[in-house]
Amino acid sequence: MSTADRLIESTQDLLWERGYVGTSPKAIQQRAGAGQGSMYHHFSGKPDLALAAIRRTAEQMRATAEACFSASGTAYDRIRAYLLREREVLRGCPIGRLTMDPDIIADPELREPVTETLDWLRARLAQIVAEGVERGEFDAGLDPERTAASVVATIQGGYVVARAAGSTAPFDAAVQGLLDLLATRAPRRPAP
Amino acid sequence: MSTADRLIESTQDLLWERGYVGTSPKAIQQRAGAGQGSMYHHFSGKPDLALAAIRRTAEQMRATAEACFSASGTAYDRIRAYLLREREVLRGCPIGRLTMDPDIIADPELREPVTETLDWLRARLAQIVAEGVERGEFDAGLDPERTAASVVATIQGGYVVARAAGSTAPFDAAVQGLLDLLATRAPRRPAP
DNA sequence: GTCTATATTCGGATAGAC
DNA sequence: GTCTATCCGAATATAGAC
Repeated sequence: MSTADRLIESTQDLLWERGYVGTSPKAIQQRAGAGQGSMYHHFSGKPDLALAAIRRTAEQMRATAEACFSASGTAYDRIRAYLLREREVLRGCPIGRLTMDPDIIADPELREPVTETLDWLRARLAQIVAEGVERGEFDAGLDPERTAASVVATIQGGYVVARAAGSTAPFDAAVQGLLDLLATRAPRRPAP
Repeated sequence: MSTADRLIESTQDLLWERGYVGTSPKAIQQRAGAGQGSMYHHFSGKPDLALAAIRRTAEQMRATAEACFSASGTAYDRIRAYLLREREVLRGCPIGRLTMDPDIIADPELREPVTETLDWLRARLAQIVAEGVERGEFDAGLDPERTAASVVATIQGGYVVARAAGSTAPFDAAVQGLLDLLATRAPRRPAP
């Protein structure tokens, strides 16, 4: 792997763990096994490197989610698969956490991939719910946009309560609570 | 207001806005209109002051929530009131955001009020759901713990998606989505 | 109780040699 | 491309005068 790649990967890790404000160029260099000069040769500075790292993380997150969304099964099944997919719950969401970083939110360029990713996620879920309603897999009364927003919020908030508790239990409970509620709105489809 | 109080209040604001890592003693002093010596006279350092601030914020948050919980109405009504209560959505949750602060999570003393507050919130909501089920205000099948976890996660995650979007809309949608789902499980109670 | 001076380390970067 | 030297201001305090 190239030095630039190692720098980006180290930055991804540190942003996930400590956020933007809590991540120093020196820490990045040490984790990547690269010197100062090397870092400033490949990137113009901390914001530039952070941007590359955030973009890469966003891309990976979309790919992981899309794998669940495009699987086979009913709308409910696919949403369920997404909610229950394996996660490193106690590390939190590498994109969602950036939302609490004032320097990220204040900088339009750094913020853009964060906004973009969570917007995409909601829209994609809304699309799946809408499909489900159309096919009779969900009750007609279920609002796609609202439901999608609830799914994303449950995940993001699940990370928060899990980290507060120091345990994945509250995350799992929140997800199960939502699935219980959603299941009620997913009638067994009558055989054709 | 005393100097110590102004220092605590300034710290509350800054922790909310910038987190622990992003908040410097100097910034606190300036906002409070106090000098270095003054701050170090009243508090042993940044962690000590932060602890006082976090405890105060936690106390205020519990009081605000309890006002909704102890109001009159059915269990659904009270949960609804809590979900819809006025919030400064784009500022996020002053307690929940600390969850992403590595230095807070790593320090048991600083972390304790955060854990405590969110644990209390979930337990209190579970109690309300359980009451509702008992009184027939909610379906018998509704799991109190899971449902409570979903409510807290929806709020916490709602803040995340709202900050990402730069708009309160996703927060409101997530809350409405959850309320839609919950309403289905709250049958109109037959007149006695 | 509050102020000013001083100290140490870190954050974030530039310059120039190799 | 990578390394070392150097720079300047901020972060987080301590010491001692008033």
